[in-house]
Amino acid sequence: MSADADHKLRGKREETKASNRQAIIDAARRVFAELGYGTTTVRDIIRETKLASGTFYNYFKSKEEVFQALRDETALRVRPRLRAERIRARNFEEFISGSFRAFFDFVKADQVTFATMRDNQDLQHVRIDTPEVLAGFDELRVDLEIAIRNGVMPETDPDLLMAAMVGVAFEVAGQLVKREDLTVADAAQFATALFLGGVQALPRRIPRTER
Amino acid sequence: MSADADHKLRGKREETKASNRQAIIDAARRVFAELGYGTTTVRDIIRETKLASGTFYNYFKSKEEVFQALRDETALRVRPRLRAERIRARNFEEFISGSFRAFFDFVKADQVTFATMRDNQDLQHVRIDTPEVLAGFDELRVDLEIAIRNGVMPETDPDLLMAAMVGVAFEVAGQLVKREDLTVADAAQFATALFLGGVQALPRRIPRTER
DNA sequence: GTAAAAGTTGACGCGGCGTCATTGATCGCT
DNA sequence: AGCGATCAATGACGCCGCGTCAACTTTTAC
Repeated sequence: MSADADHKLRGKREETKASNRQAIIDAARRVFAELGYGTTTVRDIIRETKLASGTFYNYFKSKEEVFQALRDETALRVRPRLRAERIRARNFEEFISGSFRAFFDFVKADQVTFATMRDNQDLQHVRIDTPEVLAGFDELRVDLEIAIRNGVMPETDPDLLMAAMVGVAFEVAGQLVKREDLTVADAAQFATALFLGGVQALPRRIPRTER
Repeated sequence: MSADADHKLRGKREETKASNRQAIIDAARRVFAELGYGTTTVRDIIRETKLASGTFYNYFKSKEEVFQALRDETALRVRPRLRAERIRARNFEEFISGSFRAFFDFVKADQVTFATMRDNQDLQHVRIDTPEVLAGFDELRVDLEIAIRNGVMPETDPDLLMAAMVGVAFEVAGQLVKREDLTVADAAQFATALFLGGVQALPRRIPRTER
């Protein structure tokens, strides 16, 4: 079985290390969802595992760090989808609509996590910049730069474009979670129309339209 | 003098209550800036005032609550400017450009506060929804609804419009703080062009243009 | 098989938290 | 002005979570 394979390949040490780490992360996800981030203590998390309190600190410095790990995990799940969507795109419209669509799909599916985090008033964090999240932003920026270089969009500051797209994506996603009557399709359509129209209106040095 | 007037009007009790509250908030602002939000303790804050530790809890339940108060204070400073800008606007373009411009001006001026908050890695919060901030969003939504009713912008979901505008505003503001080479004017111009162009592209039931 | 290396364990000391009985100040009334 | 009543300020105290570390267990390397 796979566990044996792992055992052979990595040795018992590394194997239990990985599984302990994952156990802590999983416990943290459950406990955060139940107690809320603010009220949760490191002890609450470790109590949900078979490990001792001291062991926690072999893996994470603090509960903040587990939280980061949780988010990095999430980011790592979304990023490939977004990249795939953007690579598949055959024109700029598909690039934009595909991105929004994929992101909103993900948020809607992960709504539970998203919502339990949002619900807690005590907690302070909405959209922190963990390394993985930042890397995701960076990917987007690079892809936008490529699009600009290919002339499919006006030659504008890619950082600003990225920022704007991220801002719209996150805020509209917030609405998606909050409101009952808003579908993923509607949200994606709105964001796409807004952004596409906006980009067209930006001053473009190379006034060339594709399609 | 004004203190005497206050005294006469409100009585000594209420007066010292107000001044104590303010003293705590001011101390908190300084201490957060110096130590960072995460590391700061309630004791650190109260130590910077002439008050005793117990007194803190007569005014705030926790350090989170002081932080909220700080942000509410900030929101209360920005909101009037934004409203004024929007009311003065004689057409939709002015509505949008005035809003972005005023907001970015403010952020740039308050950059120090903004930056010290951002710098702290331990801290978890960027853009929390305190009551005052939410009220500000609400004001924007209402103004957008009015604009729609007046036919100066397409009949679209005002919540989504608000969300998009807020998203762009905050993210671009982030760039403004981060980057040296980006001026308020440039940022405002970018955001305005993008948003205006985007709005034009949205499906409009009443296809009527002003100006 | 054995010794070294790596990892786990939970008891412990430290420090911040929030409370509360006490003290001091202000207010309302005569 | 004087006097009780009301209300806020004070800081010592008990509690609890944090992070550490010496003792112990398991894995690895030879």
